[in-house]
Amino acid sequence: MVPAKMIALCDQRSFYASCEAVFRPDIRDKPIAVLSNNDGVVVALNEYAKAAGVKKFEPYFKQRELMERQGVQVFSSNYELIGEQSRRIMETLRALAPAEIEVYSIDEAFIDMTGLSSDGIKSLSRQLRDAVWQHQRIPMGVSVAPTKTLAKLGQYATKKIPTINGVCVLERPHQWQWLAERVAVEEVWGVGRRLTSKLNAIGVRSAADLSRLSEREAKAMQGVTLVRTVQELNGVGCLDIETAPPPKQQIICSRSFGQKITNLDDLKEAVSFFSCRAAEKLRGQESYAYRLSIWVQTSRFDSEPINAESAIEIPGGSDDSRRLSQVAIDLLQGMYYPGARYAKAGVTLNDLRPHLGYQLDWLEADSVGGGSEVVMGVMDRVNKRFGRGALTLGRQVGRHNYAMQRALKSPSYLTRFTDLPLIRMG
DNA sequence: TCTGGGGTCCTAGGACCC
DNA sequence: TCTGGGGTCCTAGGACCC
Repeated sequence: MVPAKMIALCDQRSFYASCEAVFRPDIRDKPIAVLSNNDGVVVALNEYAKAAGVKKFEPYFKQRELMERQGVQVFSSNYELIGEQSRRIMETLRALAPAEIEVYSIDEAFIDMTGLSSDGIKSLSRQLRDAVWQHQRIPMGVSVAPTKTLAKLGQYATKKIPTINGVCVLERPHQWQWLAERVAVEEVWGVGRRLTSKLNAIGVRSAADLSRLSEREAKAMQGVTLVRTVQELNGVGCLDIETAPPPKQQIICSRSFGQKITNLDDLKEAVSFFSCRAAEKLRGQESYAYRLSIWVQTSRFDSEPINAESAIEIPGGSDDSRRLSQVAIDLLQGMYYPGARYAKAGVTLNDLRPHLGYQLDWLEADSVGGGSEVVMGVMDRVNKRFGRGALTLGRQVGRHNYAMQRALKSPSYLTRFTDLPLIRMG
């Protein structure tokens, strides 16, 4: 008997690294590592690179020598490439899925398989895996279980047990319990480093141990989130498929700079860019922000790091890039220390309220309205059609000293005519 | 003069994810 | 030269008020 609910998780293997191998068949059997923004830390590794001893989330400069010695192929983050690969993979999944899918992250999607027979689930899972390989040449694991957390657990099996060929279906309690006994608690979705050490201290070492934790203990240790995790490990669903993700309660845009910034103009340019990106996301979910905060910081490894933050109300709310950018720049004026070497800045939008049912503030002439919707609508459409950044505020035109370093970026094979891969015949 | 419970709002920091 | 990601949510605890 198949459980009442069955949720599939499709997870692209070593996604960033796999993407780099698609157009480079010559490196498919070599170690590959992909770096974060500004080539700061390693964020993705294929199996060969893991075997060579490269560590995820460790700084690149500390591992560079090891990587060179081991012949690791290193790449900067290529968002143009992986973003397009991701979009195409999700299209492939959508075409085969029985219902609308939940795109959970750039390389993961949940698919509701409720109602299918046991054989139906298995054959669809294999079909999804094969289609993504055939269309996009990205290896993918598919795990299916009654809850999202168990589906996540199933991914562990698709990675570690070669004989199941990347497909794991957990239908019965004894199946997920067998797996849970063999998976360390830190592998469980929602259990991070801090929680792991707390759990280990009371003798909880495996996912199965965690599933036996009482509600009271779970609540005391990590609040409602851990209670949910424990229930989900026992096959009781607490997290539904979200085909239309709920609007965000907070929107952040921040970046580390490609080089240290020491003058106010460059900082303004960066902060203006961050506010506009945040405003774009805000319009994407059809909300207004009633509060904006910005922060600027020097390197946290400095002997006396600076970390300044400041927030302000937006009377009447706004989703207008021009207004939010101006507010952010005004805030920045009072926070800037001449002589500091700024390494990073960010903008956060808070107190977000949906367009529908908002309270119009008739005392605030420049809040919502006044042609703002029209201008922002044009801006968004132009940028959608011609690419992000095609139409920006004058404020953002400058030296771009904050732009990130991507010294080892591969070509944008899928999104630029000049970068199309060439195949030489004969 | 000092003490108390209980509610709301806000924020900094913790913790997690990819 | 000198390097160190980005984004979201939750909650404990403080401030304030009745």
